[in-house]
Amino acid sequence: MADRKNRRPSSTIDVVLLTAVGSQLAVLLCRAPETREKWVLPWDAMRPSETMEATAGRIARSASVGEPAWLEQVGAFGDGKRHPSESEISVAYAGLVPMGTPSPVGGVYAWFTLSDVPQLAPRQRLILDGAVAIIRGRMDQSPVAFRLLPQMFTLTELQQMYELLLGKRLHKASFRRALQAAWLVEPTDEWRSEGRGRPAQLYRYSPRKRRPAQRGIRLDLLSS
Amino acid sequence: MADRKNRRPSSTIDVVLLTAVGSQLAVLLCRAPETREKWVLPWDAMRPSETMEATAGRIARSASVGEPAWLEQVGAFGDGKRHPSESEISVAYAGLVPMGTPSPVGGVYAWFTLSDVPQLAPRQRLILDGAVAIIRGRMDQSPVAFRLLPQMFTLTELQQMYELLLGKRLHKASFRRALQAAWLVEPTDEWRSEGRGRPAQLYRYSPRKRRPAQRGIRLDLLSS
DNA sequence: TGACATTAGTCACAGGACGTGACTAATTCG
DNA sequence: CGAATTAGTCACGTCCTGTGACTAATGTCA
Repeated sequence: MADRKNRRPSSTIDVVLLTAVGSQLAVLLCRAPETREKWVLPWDAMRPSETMEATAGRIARSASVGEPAWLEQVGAFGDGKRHPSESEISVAYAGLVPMGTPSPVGGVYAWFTLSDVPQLAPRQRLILDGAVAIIRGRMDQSPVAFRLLPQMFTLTELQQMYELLLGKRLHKASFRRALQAAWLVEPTDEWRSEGRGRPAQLYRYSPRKRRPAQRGIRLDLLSS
Repeated sequence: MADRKNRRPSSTIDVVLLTAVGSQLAVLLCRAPETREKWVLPWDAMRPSETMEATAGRIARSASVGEPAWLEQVGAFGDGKRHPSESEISVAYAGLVPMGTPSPVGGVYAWFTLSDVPQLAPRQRLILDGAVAIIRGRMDQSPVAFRLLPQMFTLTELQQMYELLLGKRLHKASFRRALQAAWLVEPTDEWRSEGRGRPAQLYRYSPRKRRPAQRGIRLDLLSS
């Protein structure tokens, strides 16, 4: 967010960086540079001959720590809603950051759990909701949950991540059965003892070749 | 596509209008105004204080006949790929037009089945593929297929529409069973005799309240 | 040391969903 | 009238899913 002071850009790139904090999703916000009280989603204008994705990556790097583990476009927003930049269009990107990434220093950036997000500009509110919806929707098409976990994890941790992202509880046996059928993880030799109770085996993400497995349509899921 | 002659817009709205022609999806293309030989996706710049969706609607209306039955944003495209306008960003919309809508007069517009689409500018090729992917992906979340059919249709027609959109054959009994479970259609009193064979009952789209029906996750569908 | 609480991991059953082929029903054509 | 054609339904076997109960391995505390 460097060079947005004087010009009014025709379009901006806005980035929604998400991570897991406790048992909730959290988003990275940034203090608005003019009025130090408001919080905004990190954004900037594209630089000459910079692609949109590159701009999003640059914003993410300068805001958080390192490269986000996943980055996908949410869409273009505008349609009359107000935005800190007063630009006409904002192209939004959603990114995932592994849990445990330290909150960036300086007090300019901070993580907010989704239920504690302060008031944002209308367009940025839409962008945030859109980004969360995209992530939730990608869950069963793309191994999103693994991007939030460290390389090695217990199956209970993985299940909790799925529950966090889907917003509902899952049954342990069902979850593991589905996991096994999907050939997504492989066990390691290591075990972790987490306080009391039996130690848990550690797994790593390791997708295998899949059977085509073309099941029929699920009109089931039609809503309205 | 009126006012794009002299200025080089910073962003454009591109519209992918799809319909069913025979047993294939078809897209509406437009002759490039400068070189009368190339074909392009309909596009234009936004007008002052016009929203993106309104621009897409305007383009659709002027290109095709009437309002599209469905319109959804595909995303923002750019990232160095060439576009007829030389604009930096194109925001793409996908729209569905009921089958049987007559090809617009004048020879400026024409329907191309997906396998017959001529070469397009690189960015527009990406946009077209993205739009088709969006539609195919929305199939099991949104009653897209009904937007391509007339208000009344036979179940065989509906099944053929699903087969066209999904790109694979479906079994008659399975399809009807799923349809019944989804409470999406209701029978009318009318029947249609289509040449030889038993007449088919006509149905109309009429979604009912749904049981919550929260089924478990389908890790199944994970690909990579 | 031994019972208990706690967490990990597995099993097995019942009910539902799905793929499939065969069946009946109603019409046109010759 | 019978054959061909298309619509619509049924029933069976298989697989998938929700679920509760079970075993296993550890820490805690008397």
